[in-house]
Amino acid sequence: MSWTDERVELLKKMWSEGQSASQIAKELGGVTRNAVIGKVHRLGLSNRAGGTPEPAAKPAKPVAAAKPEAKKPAKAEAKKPEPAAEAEAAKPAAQPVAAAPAAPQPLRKAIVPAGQPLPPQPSANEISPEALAKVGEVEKRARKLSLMELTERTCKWPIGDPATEDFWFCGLPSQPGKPYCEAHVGVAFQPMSSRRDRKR
DNA sequence: CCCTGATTCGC
DNA sequence: GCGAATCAGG
Repeated sequence: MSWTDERVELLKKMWSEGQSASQIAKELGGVTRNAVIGKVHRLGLSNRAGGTPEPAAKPAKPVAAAKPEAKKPAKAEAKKPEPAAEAEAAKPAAQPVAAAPAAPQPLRKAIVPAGQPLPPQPSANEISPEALAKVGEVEKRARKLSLMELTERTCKWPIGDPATEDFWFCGLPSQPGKPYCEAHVGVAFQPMSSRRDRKR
């Protein structure tokens, strides 16, 4: 298989959509995820469009061992002087997100109000606001899969009201062994704290 | 173990 | 340019 214009375009599209390289490879067919990743790099779009800002630094791999042949020109990687005006402002999230917590897992009903920065109050521990924010974020880009479209590796977090048409599953890539994506795992599996008694 | 992207380097 | 092998991490 060669990188035809169409295939490259699909690659670009899926990549910018946040699809993983393996998913893209699977979709394209005839290529491995390595091929996809390689192509992505060659195309120069290693960074996905305004999606997942990865503040983590990547010093490449300074493997300082068993490398006698240093034929690496040590080319200085000049970072583009990006104006860096990323619209990563504050996240309103003040929307009635209350609909989200239709958790399949033992989840509390109350959500942490968006007023308290979570003070040292051990008792009222719900879900970390960060996790909630992440969920709210991720649900926007959820793949909205139907029940039958779910696979072993797609997030099975339900979104919306099952009694209405506004119901779908997250569908984002789930972590191996887990039923949900990263974001939803965070809210699904609580630190089991205030779960102590059921009373009655 | 499953996965992710990143990099290298022979082709 | 291509991508398998490898690396580095979750």
